[in-house]
Amino acid sequence: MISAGALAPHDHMHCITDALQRAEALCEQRGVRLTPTRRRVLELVWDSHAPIGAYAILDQLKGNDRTAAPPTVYRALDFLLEQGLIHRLESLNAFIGCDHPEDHHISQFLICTECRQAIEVADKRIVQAATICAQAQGFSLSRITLEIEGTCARCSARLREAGEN
Amino acid sequence: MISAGALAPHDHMHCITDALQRAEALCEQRGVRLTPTRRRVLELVWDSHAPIGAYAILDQLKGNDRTAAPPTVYRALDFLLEQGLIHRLESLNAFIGCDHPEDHHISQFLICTECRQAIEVADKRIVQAATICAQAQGFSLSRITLEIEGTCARCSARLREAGEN
DNA sequence: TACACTGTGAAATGTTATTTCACACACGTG
DNA sequence: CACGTGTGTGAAATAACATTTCACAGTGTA
Repeated sequence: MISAGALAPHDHMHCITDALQRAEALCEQRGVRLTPTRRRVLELVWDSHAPIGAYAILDQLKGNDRTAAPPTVYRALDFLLEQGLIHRLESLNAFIGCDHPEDHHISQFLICTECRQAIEVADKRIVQAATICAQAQGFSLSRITLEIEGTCARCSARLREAGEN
Repeated sequence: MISAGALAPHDHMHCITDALQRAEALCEQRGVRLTPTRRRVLELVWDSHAPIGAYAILDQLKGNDRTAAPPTVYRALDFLLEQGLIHRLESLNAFIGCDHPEDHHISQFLICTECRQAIEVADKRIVQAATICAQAQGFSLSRITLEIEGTCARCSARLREAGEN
C-alpha cells in the first residue's frame, strides 16, 4: 500500500509500464474507455516521482499535442480520479498515481517537504478514529482527506548526516 | 473545541465580538499588532458562518476600503494563521475562525457539503493514529491536515425529514 | 538626525480550475 | 444505409486563488 518509489530506489520505468497495463486491464474490465489522452495523462502522472500539478502535465502534453488546453487535462484527471487510478492531494493541488486502483479504498498521504515525494498509506486506525470522531458529532462521513506533512525517512537521514559534518 | 455555530443555533454576534476581544487580548499579550486591517479581516472571517474564501473577504473589504487588493487580504490572513486566530481548509481554499487560539493545537475539520459549515475538533485518537502511522514509515511529522467531508447532524435530519414527505 | 523594522499601497503577474459551445466519432436501432 | 444518442474532444474565454515586486509611511531606537 506504500507507493513504490517512496521508500527505496527502484525501477521507475517498470512501475510506470506496470501501472499503465493494470489501468488498461481495469478499464477494459469496467467497460470504460482509457482513451489516448487519458492514457497519456496517466503516464505523465506516473512519470513524475512527486505529485504533479495539472499545468505541469499540460506543459508536457503540449509537447506532443499542440492543441492541449486546460480542460483537456482536467477532463482526463477527472476520469482518472473517478476510476481511482490517481489521487488528488488537496494541500498541494497536485495529483499522484495510485498503486492499487482495483479496490476503491480510503487512503492517506505522507508528504515530504524535502524531496516532495508522497507516500500513500491505508491506515485502519486513522480511518477508524476519524469515523468514530464523525459519529460522535452525528456527522455522516463521505470522504476523508488526510495529508501528513513532514520529512521522510531518507531525507531525515540525509539531513542528520549533513548536520553532523 | 467544537466551533460554536455548528451544532446549535446561537448568538453569532456574540461569538464574533467575543472572538475579536480574545484576539486583541492575545495579540497584546504576545506583543504582536492586530492592526485595523488584520482586525477587520478577522471580523469578516467570523462574520461568515461557513469557511470563507480570500476573494470573498476582499470583496467585503472593498466595501469600506477601496484600496484593498489581494495582498492586503493574504497578508492579513497569513498573520492570523501564524497567530492561530484562523485556520485554513485546504480542500476548500477557505478560512475559518478559531475558537481557542490561546493554545497552538492540532485540529481536524468536519465539513458539511449541505450547509457548507465546518466543525472544528481536536481528536486525540486521530492525532495519535496519524503519529503512529508516520513513525511506522520513519516519517517525521510536522503538520496534519485532516478534513472530513460529509453531512452534519442537522442537515442529515433535515434530509431524512424531506425524504419522508 | 539617521537607521532599522514592520506594515501598507498599488500594479502586475502567476497558478489553478471551470464554463461554454461546437464538433467528431462510435454505436445501436429502424 | 440513415438517423438519433451518448460520449469524448477542440478551442476560447473566463473565473478563482495566490504571489511578486517596488515604493513608501509610521514607529522605535541608537
